[in-house]
Amino acid sequence: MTSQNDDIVERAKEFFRKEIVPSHISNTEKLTRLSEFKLNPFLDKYKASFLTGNDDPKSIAKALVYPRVLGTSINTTFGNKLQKFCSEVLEGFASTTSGIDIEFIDKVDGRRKYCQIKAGPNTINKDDVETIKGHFASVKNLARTNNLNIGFNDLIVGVFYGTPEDLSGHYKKINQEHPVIIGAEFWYRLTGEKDFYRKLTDAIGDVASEYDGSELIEKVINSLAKDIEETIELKKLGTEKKMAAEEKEKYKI
DNA sequence: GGGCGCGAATACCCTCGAAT
DNA sequence: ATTCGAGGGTATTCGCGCCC
Repeated sequence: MTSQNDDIVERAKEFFRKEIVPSHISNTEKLTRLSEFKLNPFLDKYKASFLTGNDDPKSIAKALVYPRVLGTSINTTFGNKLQKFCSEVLEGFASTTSGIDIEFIDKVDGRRKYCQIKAGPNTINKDDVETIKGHFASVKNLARTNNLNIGFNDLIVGVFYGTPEDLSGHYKKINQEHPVIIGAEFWYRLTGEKDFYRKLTDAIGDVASEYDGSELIEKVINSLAKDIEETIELKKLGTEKKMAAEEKEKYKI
């Protein structure tokens, strides 16, 4: 059992290297053109100036790239990959039921759990509550059709990190009908090992030191800055010239 | 038919101001 | 002081038109 859990830790590290980091890198590499961003002309220069003290193209580029690369991009990727993580690293627990990410035998109460996975305690909004409940509802219907006995307490939401106190109100809403199991407790029920959560987060923390993206980010920012500069130039030209120039741009790439 | 490009749809994630 | 919902943003998948 324990060796099986150690195996999970190893495969989690491998998963991080092979899945998460490459996605993150390729999503970062894409950011060399202004067209990759949704701009807010009210704020773009302000952000640049707030960050560096000036609003030159490179500052604007930094103000666009940093929050994307270190915020939304990696967070979304991590969340998306959780699904795959569940079927590859938590091999043997993958669910075939639509809307359910994993199935597992709860090591605490011994019952089979049908579980939707979320990354953290703040990752859903009001609309998501309905979506999640909807998924559970269809599972229940399907179960009835197939004469399976699934109780509300066996349809759960598993949250990878955080503590019960951290859970947002939206999760608490779900918790009124379906258990929301979070962090250490979740991993304990999944693996039967009290300390598994810490072991896993430590392990991933170790992997982190293998990566240094500073060069890549610098490169991306420089080419984005160039694109911003060209865009500013184009703006100065008349509309007709601009159109012609843009046409030319297409082929330059 | 098979591969490519692209937009729509879907699923994810997070923070902040308003309401209480 | 806390709770709650709206707002804001990204990644991946899928289907469709198009070209080879």
